Amino acid sequence: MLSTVPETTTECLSQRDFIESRLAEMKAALKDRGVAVTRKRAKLLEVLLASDRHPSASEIHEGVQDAYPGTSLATIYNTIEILKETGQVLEIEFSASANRYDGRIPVSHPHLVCLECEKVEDMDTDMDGAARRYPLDRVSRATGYEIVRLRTDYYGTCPECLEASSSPTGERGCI
Amino acid sequence: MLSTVPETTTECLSQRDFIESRLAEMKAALKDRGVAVTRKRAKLLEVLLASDRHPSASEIHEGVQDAYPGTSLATIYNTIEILKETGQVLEIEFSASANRYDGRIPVSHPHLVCLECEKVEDMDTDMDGAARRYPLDRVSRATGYEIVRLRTDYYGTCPECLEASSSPTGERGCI
DNA sequence: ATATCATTTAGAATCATTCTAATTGTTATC
DNA sequence: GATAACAATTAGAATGATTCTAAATGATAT
Repeated sequence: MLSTVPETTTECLSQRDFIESRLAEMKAALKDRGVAVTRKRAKLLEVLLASDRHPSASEIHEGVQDAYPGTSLATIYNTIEILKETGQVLEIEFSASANRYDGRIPVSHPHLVCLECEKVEDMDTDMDGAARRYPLDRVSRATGYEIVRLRTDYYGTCPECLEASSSPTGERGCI
Repeated sequence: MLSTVPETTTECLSQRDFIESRLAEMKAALKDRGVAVTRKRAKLLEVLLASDRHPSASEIHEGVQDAYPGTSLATIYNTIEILKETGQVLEIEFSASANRYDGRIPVSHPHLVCLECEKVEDMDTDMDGAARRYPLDRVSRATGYEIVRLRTDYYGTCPECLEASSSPTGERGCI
């Protein structure tokens, strides 16, 4: 939905550049924080940035395991915690299922959440007026709160799941 | 923040009327659904509507226990589930703490969430442009999703907690 | 080599929520 | 009033994501 990259040259190349720059930023943030960028942590960052699927901790865990079998889930959670504290990842909380993580755009932005297949997509920010019209500092002034984050998520059924549920076979169109 | 009531005559009276009408609506919804409005369930509805605190399941449980000691938490969760299914309560999900419930306004509306004291307040809807500018059906058309719900929550520190943390004693201003 | 300190680990603990199977309560019918 | 039928409620177990703990491992500097 949202092209996470400024549309300059070819989509594919700039997308790659974007991921590279995020990777560098995240590593720098870890170093600034005084923690080492170990091979496992580097791999974690790659897995986190590899897709726009907003992976869960255990999905990230699986990805890191591919390269480093025997990696503990605790390591994943530990590192995610550091990334959260340094503002390098956005945590999208769910109570009924696992939290999801956005390392590409670690600041508040709207999502589309499919309640059928649990897909989480970035929503085109042009679609969402809330952030621009009511920036955090404006809400802060109006309410007396010190606002640090805004959650804007639309919940429903994605086109693929709608299609699947309307088809006679009843197959699922997405994972 | 948000006066949950159309400002007509005196605040206090119309507030009461509002709660009464919500209570009637919720009871009617249960009956329509074919489930009995037992004394415990009626008490649950009262507790849910009694404050604008957006109580958690266990807070509701405590309230019901006051009238009916020995009430099981399972009963609370069972009834909340029915209320959710009938659209009579809005569930605000948190992964790090208990979910919170809004029986007064059971449709999508913005909240202010204090990360210090875990207060959840309704936000004046005039403040939030998202719902009006991007109503669910407009997002549905633009994305192909069938959108049923929008979550718009601002996270930060409430004025009371800000005050408390800036004071030399370091006392907490809210629960 | 060794001391030091961060990283990683397995597994236990936590906690909200859901599930299960048994019990209790209510109502209608005889 | 007894009883059948069915809904409501219960205690406690199960679940599952996350966090904690204490020990083991790894890296670095002396």
